[in-house]
Amino acid sequence: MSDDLDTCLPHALDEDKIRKAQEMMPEMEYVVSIFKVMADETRLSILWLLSVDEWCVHDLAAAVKTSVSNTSHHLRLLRASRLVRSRKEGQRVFYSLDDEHVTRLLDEAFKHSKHN
Amino acid sequence: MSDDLDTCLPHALDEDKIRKAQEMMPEMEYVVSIFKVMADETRLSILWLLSVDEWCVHDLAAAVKTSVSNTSHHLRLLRASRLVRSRKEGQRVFYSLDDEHVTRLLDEAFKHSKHN
DNA sequence: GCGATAGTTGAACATATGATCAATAATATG
DNA sequence: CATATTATTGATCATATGTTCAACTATCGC
Repeated sequence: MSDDLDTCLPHALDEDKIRKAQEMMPEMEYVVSIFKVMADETRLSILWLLSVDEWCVHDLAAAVKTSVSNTSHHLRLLRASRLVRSRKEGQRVFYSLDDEHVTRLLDEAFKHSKHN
Repeated sequence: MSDDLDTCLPHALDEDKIRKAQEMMPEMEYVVSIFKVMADETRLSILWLLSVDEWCVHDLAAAVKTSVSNTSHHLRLLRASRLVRSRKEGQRVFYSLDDEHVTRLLDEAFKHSKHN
């Protein structure tokens, strides 16, 4: 109501806007953790490959051009985030996607990339 | 054709599968950079806030509970990635989203998060 | 059981990243 | 012009992250 307040105070924070926004704001933690997992070229490549087919670690490593050890480290992270699952067959371990949502996220992201 | 090859060689890489996959594999660099930008709680909060409204740095900092300086650093990154744009009005700088795709990515990600 | 292959793990290292602080620029007000 | 407010920038620091290497486990064929 009073313009005086506006002129004598340092341009006040928009307390109302801030409070309302904070009330609406969703939990970020989980989504951040998913983005962190996807924010690496090796892991993103792995996820893309797994979105097409099932892969053993050996072939996966060759396809993304890194060592088996490094691939395994990344797969561990992906498993911990429940984005992939593994299945043992003889000496080999086969990995596949374990989250329907990931494919949608990948699609959305790469669709996005085509426009840039 | 020859099974002998299979038994005397170390289980060979599936060269065909690997080559085909590599040919199909999209450029990861850009998408990785977008995920990197979104893989931080402060920046993700900022993006979420901007997806709803336009904000000045001052209010934005209060809303995400960090310093103006830190907020500004993050906004610089977001600007460099062309995800947000700024508009100066007097002493203030107002930020808003500059990429239609980001909203879709955010939606997809938070939709995802509800199921986990 | 032995040797070879597939995969996992932990340690070590270099680099990347995010927060803070102090200094600076730009704009508005008196 | 002096002062206050808003925002940006650069330096510094602690921590997080990705890769490599060597050691280890598990499984297969002989």
